[in-house]
Amino acid sequence: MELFEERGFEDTTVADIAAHAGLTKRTFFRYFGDKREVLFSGSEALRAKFVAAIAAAPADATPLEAIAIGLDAMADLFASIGERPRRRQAIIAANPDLQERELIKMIGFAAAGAGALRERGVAEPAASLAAEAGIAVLRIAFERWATGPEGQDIHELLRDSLAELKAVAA
Amino acid sequence: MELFEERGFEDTTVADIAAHAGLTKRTFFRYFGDKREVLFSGSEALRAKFVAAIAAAPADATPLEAIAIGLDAMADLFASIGERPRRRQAIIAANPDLQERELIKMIGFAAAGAGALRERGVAEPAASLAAEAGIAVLRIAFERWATGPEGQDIHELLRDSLAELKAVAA
DNA sequence: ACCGCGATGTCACTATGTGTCATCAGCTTA
DNA sequence: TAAGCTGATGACACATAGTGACATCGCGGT
Repeated sequence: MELFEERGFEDTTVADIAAHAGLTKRTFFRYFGDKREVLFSGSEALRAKFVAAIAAAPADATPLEAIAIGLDAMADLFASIGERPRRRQAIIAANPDLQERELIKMIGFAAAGAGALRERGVAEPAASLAAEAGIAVLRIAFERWATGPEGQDIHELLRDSLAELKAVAA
Repeated sequence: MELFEERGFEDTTVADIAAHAGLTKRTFFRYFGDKREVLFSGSEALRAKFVAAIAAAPADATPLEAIAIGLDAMADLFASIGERPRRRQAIIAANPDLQERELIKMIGFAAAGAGALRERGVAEPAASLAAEAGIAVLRIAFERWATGPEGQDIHELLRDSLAELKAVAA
């Protein structure tokens, strides 16, 4: 992240990163499948949190309510790691390749969420739609959080976005 | 598409494609920004259709109704070009890089749709949420259409997906 | 015959990503 | 202690994507 912030993602080569860490290009690629991955290795934990929270939602929660609970759990994780997400987001915002990767991540979340809903007995395509709509809510809330004034409560943004979605779909 | 179907996307080099067309690698990259783009050059027309249909929707249509009208317009274009989309879809399904590109395209559609809604006076974040939810509907309907039995009516799949979204969000 | 211009080719180059083999450090076991 | 094993790393070669710079060609206009 230091190098990316200093020179930008494109102008930082993998060899640079590796050297900075006292390693070799080859070793870098043994840990990260590609250059972008170095910024996304934590997303597995997020997904796990998401899925676990959905699974643990009250039995009488509707699909969208379960997703909302999952989103809140993810937001907790965001908030707990302080400034990192905002720095990371700024780097991603400056590079199309990283934005692509970010989308992949989001869709991965949606797929995982849909799976978790199916575990709860939600049928397709309701499970996928609830999950994808939920991820849309997350994307919009997170974007506002990352680009807006500091100190905003991401849970509140999530609640607002979700309410807006319901209003729009009604 | 011939080469991709024959050997797969990864194992077809740009030089192969160019030679097949009687051209040079360099010339290929003058027409397409990257290798994937050769499968996505038509999406600009789709987006234009989408946006135009939203703009032309009745003035009293709700945001989601306007989006639905736009999706139907896109579906018309799909249906009108016969088997191409299904072949294309099979190629994309076999390659992660192309799936990424497909997601970018979809998000681009969502952004364009949100813009068209704003033109109609819809405020944020309602515009973005309606558009993203609509694109989720499209993704699910299209996936069913592309992988399901031949001859299904994509408009009907779209209607069903949309109804499901409304039910889920209610 | 000449000019200008757009499209293409040629060449050189950088960076990503991968396969293969060598090396090294630490651990186990005789 | 020495030998051997193992996992992590380095060294090297290589294929391919993508780009910049310049040469060339064909063609319509003058």
